[in-house]
Amino acid sequence: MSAGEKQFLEDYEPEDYPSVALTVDLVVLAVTGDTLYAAFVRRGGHPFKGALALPGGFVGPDEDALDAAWRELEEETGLDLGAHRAHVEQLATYSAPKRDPRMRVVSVAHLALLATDSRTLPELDPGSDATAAHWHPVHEVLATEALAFDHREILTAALERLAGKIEYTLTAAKLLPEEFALYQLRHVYEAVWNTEKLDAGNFTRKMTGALADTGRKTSRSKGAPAALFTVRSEYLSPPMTRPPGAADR
Amino acid sequence: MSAGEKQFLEDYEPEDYPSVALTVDLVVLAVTGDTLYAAFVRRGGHPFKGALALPGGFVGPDEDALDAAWRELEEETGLDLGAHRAHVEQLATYSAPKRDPRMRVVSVAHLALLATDSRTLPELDPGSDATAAHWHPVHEVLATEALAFDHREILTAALERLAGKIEYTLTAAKLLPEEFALYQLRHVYEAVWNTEKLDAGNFTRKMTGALADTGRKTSRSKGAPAALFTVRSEYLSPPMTRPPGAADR
DNA sequence: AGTATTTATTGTCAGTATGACAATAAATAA
DNA sequence: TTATTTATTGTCATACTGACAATAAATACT
Repeated sequence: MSAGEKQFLEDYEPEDYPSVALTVDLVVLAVTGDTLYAAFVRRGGHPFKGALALPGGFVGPDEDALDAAWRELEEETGLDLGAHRAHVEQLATYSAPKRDPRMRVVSVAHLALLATDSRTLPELDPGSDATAAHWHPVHEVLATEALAFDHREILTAALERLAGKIEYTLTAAKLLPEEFALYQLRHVYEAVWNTEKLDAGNFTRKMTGALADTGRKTSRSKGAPAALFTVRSEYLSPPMTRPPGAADR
Repeated sequence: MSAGEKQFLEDYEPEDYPSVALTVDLVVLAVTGDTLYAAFVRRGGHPFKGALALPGGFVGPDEDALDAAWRELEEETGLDLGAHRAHVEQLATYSAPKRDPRMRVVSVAHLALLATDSRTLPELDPGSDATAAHWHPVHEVLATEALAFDHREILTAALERLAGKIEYTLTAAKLLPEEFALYQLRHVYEAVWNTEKLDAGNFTRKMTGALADTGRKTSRSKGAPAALFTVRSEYLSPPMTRPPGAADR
């Protein structure tokens, strides 16, 4: 560090600039069958007492937003994110001055996708405090519930992002086990798009190019067995995703 | 407001939570001919003295990030953004704890597209202070210059976002006048993608569906005159964009 | 056991989009 | 007048799409 640079740092007065509290909000999604669920917290205190809210929390002094999102995800869900494969990405930042009536809070919203066997939802930490998160069907919540703060806006933005992204990437596979059958992947699409049944034949044709057949088969209760596939690595949307632990500390 | 809610607000202690300074950084783009330019500020002080940096500034207490981005764009460029059509959208938020060595600064990066006649760049405010912004060819800068802070990361993210977005929207038209010829639009694509000449015939065929022929023609110095088109409103990427002034105050 | 049922996968086919390239048309420059 | 530049339209083989039928492989029911 040069002398001039050192001088500069000493002259710098952080108090001169407006400061805000920085938080992360999480849209945590998982699929069972063909319904899409999100994790919500029922607010116990004001403001928006009794309303559903997205889980979230403050960003620590030595974290960036993505680290904080991973940490909050672990805390709120009580999951071992090494075992439960997860995908976390930044969505957008919400900074309206009055979005939280108590103080200036800027929130970096994140999208988190949890892998399931498509039959049971990941268990959310039961031993947590009153602000424990619970699964709710997303499209039902959007149709019936009032959400706290600007969380409806965040949630719809998250759904649009995901709906768009699965059109040109295999991000949908992040909601399934490592190996999965085509009908499972198809159900994920139907869940996210909240749509009618997609044509199974055409779906198969379009997907198989990006998938690798493992040779193994599923045995469903009825019908022919389905082949188990894996996503060919070159088709996973971001070539590399930062692992949960790896911070910059 | 209920009694309980009022009690809560009084008990709330903003000082209990870590606070950060919030800024916006702008990737301001414009096209002439078939080269893409961005506005940069040459840093006069430490850190990163002498390096190119993106224009930006602090978010005021009564602004959200998008308002601040519009304001900074007006200040740094000295442009009347009513006349010069402009498009501003949020890109992503950069929050690494040490991204600014002086203090904790979290920056919401924005992408700004300025309309040109595709021959001359918008003039950047000459009567401004030492931190006046200047146009530099983007791909050249990326190949040769070192950028301050994490601004290289921001810039490449901005370019990727734009390159992807013009594949499925007519956002490229935001870099051109209200009425434009197909060769102008084609040059914008070539500039953004930094690529060889695109086939004019195929380009015409693909675009005309989303464009409206005004009936008027351009007169270039050589060659046949080109028809002037307008973007059909239903194809402009976001159905509504927030106008510069409209804040929530 | 044998038949119906469910489901995965492959096949068919018409409509449409794509990229490469040629042909035509309309202007200016020499 | 002719050459040149550029916009636009045409051609064509290939590929993808969506709708729908046909086949194959398993289980459920009687």
